[in-house]
Amino acid sequence: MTKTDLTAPSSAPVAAQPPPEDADERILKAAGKLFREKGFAATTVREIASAANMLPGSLHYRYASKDDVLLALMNRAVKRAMSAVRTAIGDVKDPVEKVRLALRAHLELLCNGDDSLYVLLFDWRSLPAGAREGVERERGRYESFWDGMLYEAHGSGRARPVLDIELVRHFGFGAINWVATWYRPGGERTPGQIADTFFAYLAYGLIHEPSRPKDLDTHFAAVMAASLKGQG
Amino acid sequence: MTKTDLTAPSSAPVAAQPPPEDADERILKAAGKLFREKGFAATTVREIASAANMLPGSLHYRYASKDDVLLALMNRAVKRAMSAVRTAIGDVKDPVEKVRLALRAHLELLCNGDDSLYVLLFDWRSLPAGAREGVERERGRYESFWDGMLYEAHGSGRARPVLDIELVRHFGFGAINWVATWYRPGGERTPGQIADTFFAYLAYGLIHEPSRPKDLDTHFAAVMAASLKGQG
DNA sequence: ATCGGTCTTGGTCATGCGGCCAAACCTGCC
DNA sequence: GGCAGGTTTGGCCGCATGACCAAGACCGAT
Repeated sequence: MTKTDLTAPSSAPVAAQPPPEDADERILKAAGKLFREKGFAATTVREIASAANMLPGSLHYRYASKDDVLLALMNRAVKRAMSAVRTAIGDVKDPVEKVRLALRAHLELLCNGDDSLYVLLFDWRSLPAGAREGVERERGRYESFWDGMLYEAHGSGRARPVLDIELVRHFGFGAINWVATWYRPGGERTPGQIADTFFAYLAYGLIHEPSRPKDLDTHFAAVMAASLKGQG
Repeated sequence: MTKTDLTAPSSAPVAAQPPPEDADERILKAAGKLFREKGFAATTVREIASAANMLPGSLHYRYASKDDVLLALMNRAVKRAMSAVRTAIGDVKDPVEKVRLALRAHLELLCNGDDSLYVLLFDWRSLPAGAREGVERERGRYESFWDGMLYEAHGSGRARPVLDIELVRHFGFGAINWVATWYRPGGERTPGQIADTFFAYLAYGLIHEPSRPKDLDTHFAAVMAASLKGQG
């Protein structure tokens, strides 16, 4: 497979003509794809190297261990997610609209972007215990960033008065992140459309207005009271 | 570790006094726990055997391969989920209430029950290609069962007229299943409370009534139209 | 008391893994 | 045009893995 590549650029003799710093990128991209498809533990260093078009030794030169590759990939995922969301909301002021745009950006990155975000979310267990703390901190910052947006939206007065922001974040993240388990590119819905639909579900609910209890604020307060501390 | 077990029952010489059919159960239980904690590929047959209090050879007697253990575990997960939900709804007639109870049952099994459901949901990639079809069929039946409940609830007239049932299921499953990634037993919310809160979010939405657009049915129809076929 | 079949034991085997390295290589700088 | 470093090469090593099995222990039936 490595030697029979007839589509290689003309008479390339042996090695080292692709751009130098691109090698790291190739490794992470290949690793992301493989980790996503088969999981971290089921992927071998040789496979990553081969997919990145290099020999195992070369990979070892950049990353001392397989764990290091995963670590770098996850850190990159947080960085990209954060920056994608920041870019998406731009200078929009409406705090509810910001949440919608952020949701779109997150889902689009997860579905169309590279695989690092998927690996961050779904291969969490593979991270060696020692490295977990660092990634956890970065991931925590991303989640706090979301909490900030949600607090803002909540503070705007347009959300229900009684809400548990952390639970809301978990709820939304779950719905959105789970898309990665069933979404297939080329389906009849784009990630942006899925995100908008989910946002509408989240914002307005699935029960038809005529069929709702009269005082939903009271209803929510009751449910939330049962949900906080104490088993009722 | 195997030989220094001083707490063994008195003078037990070598083998074979635990109940006979319990061995399978011990294997699946141990495997579920380990697969959940470390993932399928990162778990060794020896670890499973040791956790099930037997030697690797004994495990091999019951299951020809590690894949077989995973397969049995996953099939059991679908069976248990289906039966847990069926039991939970009992003979309740209200189709919306049925969904709430089903949600509770699913989440309680995922959080408090054995680990097989978690493995089914999160270690999907580890299933060998050959065995995938069978599990997929069973899992599909569970999902169809949910779709049936959702259709019923939708047909009752209490849900919004324009909804994509499959998308709704994905949405709810995502929110609920994701709980398994952050829930820790002994926290301040029980699975049942989380499920009820999530159901309230889902049913009634997070935006406060006074701040909603006037005609939400039209709003939803527009979002859904954009979400089905065509990129708009 | 003995027997037959079910189940467990404790170890072996080939395979493929992650980690590693010394030598060759290429490229830009003096 | 030669030199110094960063980079790649291709293969090696010790080890843990999944799969497997022959021998024996146990138990209920006779």
